[in-house]
Order: sequence, then C-alpha cells, then structure tokens
Amino acid sequence: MTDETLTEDEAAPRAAGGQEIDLTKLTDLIGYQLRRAQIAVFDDFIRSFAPYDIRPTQYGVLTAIEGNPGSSQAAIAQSLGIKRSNFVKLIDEFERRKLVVRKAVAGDRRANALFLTKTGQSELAELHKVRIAHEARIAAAIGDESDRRALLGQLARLTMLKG
Amino acid sequence: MTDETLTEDEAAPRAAGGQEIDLTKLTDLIGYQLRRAQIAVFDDFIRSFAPYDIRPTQYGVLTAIEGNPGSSQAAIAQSLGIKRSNFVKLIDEFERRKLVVRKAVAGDRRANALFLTKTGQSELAELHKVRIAHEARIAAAIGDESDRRALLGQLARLTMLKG
DNA sequence: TTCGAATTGCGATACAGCATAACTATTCGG
DNA sequence: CCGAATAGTTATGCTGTATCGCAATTCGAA
Repeated sequence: MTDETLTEDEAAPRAAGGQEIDLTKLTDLIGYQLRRAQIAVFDDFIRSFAPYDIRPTQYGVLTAIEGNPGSSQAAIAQSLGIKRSNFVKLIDEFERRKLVVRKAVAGDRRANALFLTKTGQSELAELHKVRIAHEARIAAAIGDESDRRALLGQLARLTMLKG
Repeated sequence: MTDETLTEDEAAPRAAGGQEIDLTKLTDLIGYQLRRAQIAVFDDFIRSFAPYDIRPTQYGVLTAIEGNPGSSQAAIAQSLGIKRSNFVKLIDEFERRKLVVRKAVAGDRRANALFLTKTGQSELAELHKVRIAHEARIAAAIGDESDRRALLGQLARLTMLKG
C-alpha cells in the first residue's frame, strides 16, 4: 500500500498479461486441480478468519484441543501432522493470547496437558460459527449433501495413498 | 541420517505418541481433507519425479511451455499463478540444465519468448510417462473413469470460488 | 508526437511453513 | 540400575511465496 500506481498483478484482474495460455494438459491432472482447489478454499477460509487473526492450522489445533482436552502436546501435534518442535510456538502464541493453558500431567512430569481457557472456549465457539458460514459457501459450490459426502470420501481415499 | 538412535517421529510409524485423538470435527471439513489429500498426492508425485530432479511446479512450467511455445515469461507465469519475480530463477535453472531457452520476441524487446530445447522436449516426454504412471495410481484410488471425471469437476468448481 | 502510465524481466529482501539436529529433564524396560 | 526412549524446547536452514523497487521498453491519450 506504499505504491501509488498499483502496477502489480492484482491490479489487473483478468484481461491483462498475455494471450490465452492453454493448460489442458495440466487441468486434467488430479494433483494440479487438487492444489488449485485447496488454494481457493484456503483463501476463502483465511479471508473469513482474518478478523479473528486465526489461520487454518490454528483453527485445527484449537479444535483438536477442544475435542481432546488434557492431551499432551506430542499427541495433538502428531495427530495433526505437525512436528513437536514447530508446535511449541503455536502453543506459546495461544498462551500469550490466553486461549490455551499448559498444565502439568499427574504421572508424567515431562508432558504438558493442553486445555482451552474459558476465553478460548468462547472464542472458539465464535470461530465455529465462521467455519459454518465458510463451509456453507463451499457446499454451495459442490452441490447437495450427497455430493459433499462423495467428495469427502474421495479425498479421504486419496489421503490413504501415503498410509 | 546422521543420528544413530533414530528417535524421531518417522521411526515410530503409528503406534507411538499418545492415546487416540479424535479429529472428527476436522475430518468433516472439506478444506481439511482437501489439504491432506493434496499433500498425499503431491508426496506420490514428488517421489515419482525425484530421480529426474523435477518438482511439481517445474513439471507444470515445462508442460505449459510445451503447449504454448513462444509465450512470454509473464504469460506463462501468470497462467500458473506464479509471480514474475519468482519465475525468473525457475527459468534460469531450466536454461542452466539446457531444457528451456529464452529467445527475443519480434515486436517487443522487453519480453522473452520461451521454448523447450530438443533436450527439453525429449526429457519432458520421459516425464510424461512418469506422470501417466503416477496418475494411474491416483485413478486406482478413486474408482473408475467416471469417478475421476466427477472428482475433477468438483475440484474445478471449488477453484471457481476465488474467480 | 510527446509524455505519463503501464508492462517486462530482474534483483533484493522478508517472512511463513516445514524439516533436522541437538539438548535437558524425565520415564520406561530389561 | 542403566541404557534407550519420550516430551518439550531451542536453534537453524531450506523452500515457497509475497513485496518493493528498478531499468528498459512499449502503450495510450492528449
């Protein structure tokens, strides 16, 4: 926002650039379309949650803690595919914001049990509402509930590729 | 590979960590499943192309040039959603490897026209074979051809969210 | 035709996401 | 009891992507 003339790409929505580029070879690739779709959906998600200063990963962590209160950092992190080392500052940030607390575990002095604070619970309740609205937008794009279920099933099947 | 004791996450495939973590709230989210599926598919893709030292983005760029020879850097970059500034070293690398050449454009001395070299063409032909095998693996996971078409359609619909 | 605006390619950064290595404190297993 | 494994942490690097600015060139409207 420092530049007056807005010469950047964003300033030229569609028409600019060059002549038509044919990407049919790529648009037939599941991986390519998967990536584009993921970016688009995340873009909508990020935009929706921007006022709350929450990113998709953060929403996932909070939701995981909500559904599994008292679980250790390692357990939550692993379930979400996040490295323990990178998980630390995520939780640091949540504690700074008073959304999450680390508590001592009874039988294990190494582990931290994670809990949502009262603030965290009410804040997350708000976030869930935003998620509902976001998900409704997605649903509208893909058809009815059976279409949505079918898509979720296909995506889960693709995820199994690595397992 | 420097560490002898392999204490890391990868060493404990599934059983380790903690108790079961319930993520049903998340697994019902299109965005979440989309991301997981994209990671899994890209993982297969990257693994398949590793012997050729080619990453998904690079395959996309080469394929775009193949289908649109003589197009400018800006045109190709924009069509793939890559910033012009970041596109430069991508092409630098391809020129270093003798896969792509930048040529002068007749009517515009600012622009570079991109072409595959002979080497680039035959190399890409090899890559296409690898892609076919990769895509076959994906297809096997999602069902028959009509399922594949349906999935591509849904993903394209999701991509439209931003447009 | 002339001049400001826009475009092209390029370089220099900045920053987030993700991975690895190494350390301490603690717990577990034989 | 003691070596191996685990939990949390810190430091660090790599990669992808976004931002800013610049020089050369082209475009467009007065």
